Amino acid sequence: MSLFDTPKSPAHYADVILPVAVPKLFTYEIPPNMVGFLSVGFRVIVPFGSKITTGIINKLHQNPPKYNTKFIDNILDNEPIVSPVQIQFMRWMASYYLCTIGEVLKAVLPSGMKISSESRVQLHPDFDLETTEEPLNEREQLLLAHLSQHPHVDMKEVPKIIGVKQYAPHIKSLIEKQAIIIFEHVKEKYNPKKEKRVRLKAHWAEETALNQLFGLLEKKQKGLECVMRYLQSVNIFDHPELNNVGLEKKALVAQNVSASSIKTLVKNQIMEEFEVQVSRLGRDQIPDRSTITLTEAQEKAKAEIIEGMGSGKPVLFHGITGSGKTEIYIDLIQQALEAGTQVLLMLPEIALTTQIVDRLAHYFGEQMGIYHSKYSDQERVEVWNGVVNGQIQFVVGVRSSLLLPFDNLGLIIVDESHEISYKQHEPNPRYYAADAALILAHLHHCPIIMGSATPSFEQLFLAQEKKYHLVQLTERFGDAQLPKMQLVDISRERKKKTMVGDYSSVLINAIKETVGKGEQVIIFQNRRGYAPILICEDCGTSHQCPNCAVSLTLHQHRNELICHYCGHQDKVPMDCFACGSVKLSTQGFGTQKLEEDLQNIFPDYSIQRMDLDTTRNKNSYQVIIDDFEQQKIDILIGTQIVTKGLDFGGVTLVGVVDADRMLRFPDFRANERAYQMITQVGGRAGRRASQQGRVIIQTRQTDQDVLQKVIQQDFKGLFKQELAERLEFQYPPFRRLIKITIKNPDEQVCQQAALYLNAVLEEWIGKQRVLGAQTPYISKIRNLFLREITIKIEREGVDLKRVKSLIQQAVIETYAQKAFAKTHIISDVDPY
DNA sequence: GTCCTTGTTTAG
DNA sequence: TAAACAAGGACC
Repeated sequence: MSLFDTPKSPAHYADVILPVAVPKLFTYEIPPNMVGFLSVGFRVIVPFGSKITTGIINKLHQNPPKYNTKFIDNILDNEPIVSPVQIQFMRWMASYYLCTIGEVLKAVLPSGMKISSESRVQLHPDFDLETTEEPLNEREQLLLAHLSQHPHVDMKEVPKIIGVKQYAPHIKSLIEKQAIIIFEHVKEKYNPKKEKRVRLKAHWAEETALNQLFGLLEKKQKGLECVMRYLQSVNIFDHPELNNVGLEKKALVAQNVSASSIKTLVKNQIMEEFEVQVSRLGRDQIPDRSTITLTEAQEKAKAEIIEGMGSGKPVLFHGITGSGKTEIYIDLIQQALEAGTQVLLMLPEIALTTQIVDRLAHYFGEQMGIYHSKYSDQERVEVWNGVVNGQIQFVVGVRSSLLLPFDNLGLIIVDESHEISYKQHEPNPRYYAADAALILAHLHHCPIIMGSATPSFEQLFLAQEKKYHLVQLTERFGDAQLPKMQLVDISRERKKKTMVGDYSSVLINAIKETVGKGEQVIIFQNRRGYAPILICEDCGTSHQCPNCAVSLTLHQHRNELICHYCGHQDKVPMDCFACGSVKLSTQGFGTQKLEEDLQNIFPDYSIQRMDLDTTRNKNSYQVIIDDFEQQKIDILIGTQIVTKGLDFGGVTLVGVVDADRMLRFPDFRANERAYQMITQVGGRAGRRASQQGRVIIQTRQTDQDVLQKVIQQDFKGLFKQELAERLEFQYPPFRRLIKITIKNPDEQVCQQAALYLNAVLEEWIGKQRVLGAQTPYISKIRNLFLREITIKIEREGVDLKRVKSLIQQAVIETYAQKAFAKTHIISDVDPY
């Protein structure tokens, strides 16, 4: 070895990211047998406190830290499962959204990949309850008695067994008496799915041997039958190699072959059983890519998008409802895949229906992975692994799909990019996936397309500022026209007494007409349940949630009052709890009441409701969609869930029952939201060429400015006007917002903590940027009182990182006050 | 965040 | 006197 040839000594220490809310990394020593094998992105098991957890290697080095290190326990994979860019991305997310990288990792890893341990207790092998001379108290005896019946118990069960919460002293005492021992039980979470298959033993699997076999089985009817059935499915005469693949045991059993006859053949060495690992993602259809043809307008939009992608700027693709954005996406995705790069297509939660997924699967087959909240954890792990090993090149997914281990993205598409479901509200990291996707694209040096029929005003502003490359597609697919929108004055109808329940005569007549023609109707009301308030007519008391500062919503068919914030349920009372009066009446209305009323008006029509309550389990959503698609349902009543991306040819009428409610919402984005919602749900009407759709919007204020602009489809006008207001009141896009929420079970303490933090913030980052200690619209949730501080930061000329770090320090400063130590303080960057 | 230790209050 | 409650730190 020459002097210049400094040997690169393999690292002996590793900085590990652990999925905990601690703002630092943890250094572990690498045991000699693992030295040289690890690299950044590997998943390892490490001891942490008294437990073990899963971590990701962030860095390898040679610097022994000041403290004593523990050793890495185990390496979980043969290759890194987190990509280097992904770690960069996680770091960005932690710093931008004011949380720890550990919290980001928690969100990143599907829980099936986070192996951890739980403590368990078992009897000490040398301990004998009968002969022990140790004095034992009652609690200790209880636990030992239990343990003599069970080999071990979870530490979590101990309090229940001995009847006190403070179990620690007893455990400690029992350990000292050498009566029990504690061990860590590792929970393996991911189990590959196995399939039982059968095949012929190798030496039988060719023609002459088989003929011999038939002879042998001549008198064994069952066995012969079984082999024949097998050969019917597996043609080994023409393709001998097929015997290796064998046949699913279930398939054979399904053909009236009994499990016992298979067993006999196995015993006699004629057949054999074996197991293979199979994918849970199972879609084995062969992709068919021959059928997309773009219209002229679509081709033009596509060309402009490609031009925009080349400019290095994000592309904002504004394509009106029904313009066929998906076809263009498919085309672009195909190109990126052919170039050998990965592609991510993000969709909001509720748009990820099989309608769109099936269509995509049709084009992309097995190289496509789906990442969705209704997917089980096991399935998520398989998608993750698919991305790591390259089987999955294209992911369609919700918000969290941008946390998958991509290392070579060539295109990101965020569809319906205005959607607020891209924002994670709880827990940390409280990220906005549409924005975060921009950073991800930047890190991968890849183009990104933000698609929407109703872009957010922030996005439009950025396009106007030339920060985005704007592409517009203003023509509906085929000859379909945009629906005709119409306002109906319900105060006038109320005066004239032509309302039926909450429906105007105009809407009722339109429904009758539409269904009469065999066409379909969607009714939109953005509130579920029956009625939001149950009120006493005599004393005016309404039924409030005991844990939250909200009225309980009446759910009629379950005969319950439910809190939509904490889930609290009460039986519907017969009389007022305050004055005893039996005159209780409802105020306001939700989807349930609308459904009931409409069914009374039209007893012969088939009416279905679609909201959170009717779509809770995995398939119910799909069942409703299918029924509606097949026109088994005339009228679909729903919340937000019906506004997104559904494509039904038969719908020609959409009714918005209460437009005013959307505009009353206490949020600076209320107008924008109302516009988006009405346009989106309206966009469900008339998507086929034959018939122009119709949208009826019920309101008390027909001259209301936003509604006027909505029916005139004057997006630009609304945008301009709204922008002026945002500028005046210092809201996005002119300012960045950070919302800080203070929570405490004691209202006084909460208020004081908020005032304290507010004062610190005012001093540190400037009074004019801090809008302090307000009581939010809903002032208590789950027995925690709430206060909010809003911080407004200029877009330009401010060191954002510095401001954020000051905010973090101010929070720490507040925690340091003894009185506020138990207060929760949550920072939400770019709140929605 | 969670675990665990230590100190203090509370109930019987 | 045991148990519940509260507070503080470390976690590598």
